[in-house]
Amino acid sequence: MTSGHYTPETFNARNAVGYLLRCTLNLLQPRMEALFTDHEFTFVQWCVLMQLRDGLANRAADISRNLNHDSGALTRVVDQLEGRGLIERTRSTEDRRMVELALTPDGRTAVDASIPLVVDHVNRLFEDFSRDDLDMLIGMLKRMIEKLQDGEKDRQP
Amino acid sequence: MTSGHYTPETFNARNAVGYLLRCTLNLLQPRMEALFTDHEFTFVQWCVLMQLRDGLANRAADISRNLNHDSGALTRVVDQLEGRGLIERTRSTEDRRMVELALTPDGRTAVDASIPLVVDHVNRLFEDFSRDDLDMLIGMLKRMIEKLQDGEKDRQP
DNA sequence: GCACAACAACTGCTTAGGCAGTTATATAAA
DNA sequence: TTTATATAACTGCCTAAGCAGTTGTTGTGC
Repeated sequence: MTSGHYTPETFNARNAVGYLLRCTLNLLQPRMEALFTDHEFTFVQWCVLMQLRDGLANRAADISRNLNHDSGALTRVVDQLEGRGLIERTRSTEDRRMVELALTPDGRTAVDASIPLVVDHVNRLFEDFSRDDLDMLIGMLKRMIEKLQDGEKDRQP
Repeated sequence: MTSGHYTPETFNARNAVGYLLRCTLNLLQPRMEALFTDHEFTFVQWCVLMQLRDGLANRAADISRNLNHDSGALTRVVDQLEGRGLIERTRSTEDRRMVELALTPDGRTAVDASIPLVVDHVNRLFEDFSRDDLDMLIGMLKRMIEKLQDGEKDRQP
C-alpha cells in the first residue's frame, strides 16, 4: 500500500478526481457538440477529424489508441465520416493490413471551420484562468494520460 | 470574439482540453471498474453510491444534476442498484413527486470496501504529483464545472 | 517453406446513454 | 377555484459504445 495524497478517511466524492473528470466531460461534451450544429459532428467524430488534421495519426488503430476508444466503434465512426465525404480510406500498399485515412478537401474545410468556434468557447470557459493555470492543467492531464498508458502496458504482457 | 489563451492558429489536438479530458477518462474509467470486479460496479453505479455515501444527494434528480447524467438513464441505474439490494427507494411523504434514495447496509458495505482500492489506485496515479499539484488540479476541475454549469443556465431561461 | 503469434480492420451482439415524451404532484397566477 | 407552469420520476425508442469474435496480412522461429 503506497502512502500518498488520499487516505480512506479523507477520500470522498467531492475530491475524487475521476468523479470530477466525469462531471466536467459530461458538461463540456454536449456544449462542444452544440458548436458543431452546422456540420453535425459528434464529439468523437470531431476528435477523429482533429487527429487527422494535426497529424497525430493517419490510421484507425492509432486513433483508437490515442483516444483510448474502442476500435470496433471507431470503424463505424470512420464509416460515417467516409460516407459523408469528409475523409477517405486508402488501403496501404506497403502493409496491406492497414488502411490509411486522410481528410478530403470537404473534411478539411469542415474541421477548419469548427476551430474558431471551439477556440472562442474554450477561451470563455478559461477566461478566469491565468495562462499558467491553463498550461498547468494541460500538463497535468498529459502526465495522467502518460501514467495511465504506462500502467496499461503492464496489464497485457 | 473574446481574446484569450487559445488562438485559431495555435489550437490543435495536442493542447485541446476537451480532447485531453476525453482521453484521460477513457483510460481511467475501465481501470477504476477493474478495481470493482468483486462487486461488479460500473463507474456510474459507483459514482451514484458515492454520492449517497457522502451525502451529496439523496434523490435521483440531484444525482443526475451533480453528475450531469441523463435522468432517464439514471432511473435505470437506480433500478439495477435497487434490484441488487444496494440502495432502497422511499416515496417522500412531504413531496410525493420525490423518491428518496438511501444505501442499504449491504450497499454501504460494498461501497466502503471499494474505498481503499480506489485510494491506492489514485495515489499510485498521482505519485509523481506534489500535493499542491493535485489540489490545483481538483480546484481547476471544480472551477470548470462551476463555469460550465453557470453557462448551462443561460441556455434554458 | 511452414506453423505460429501479432496485428489491422472489421462484424455481430448486448448494453448503456441520450432524447422525447408521459404521468403524477406541487406551486403560482388569474 | 381553476388554470397554467414547473418539477420528479419514469418509459419507449434509437444510436453509440464495449466486448468478443472473424478475416486477412505480416513477421518470426523452427
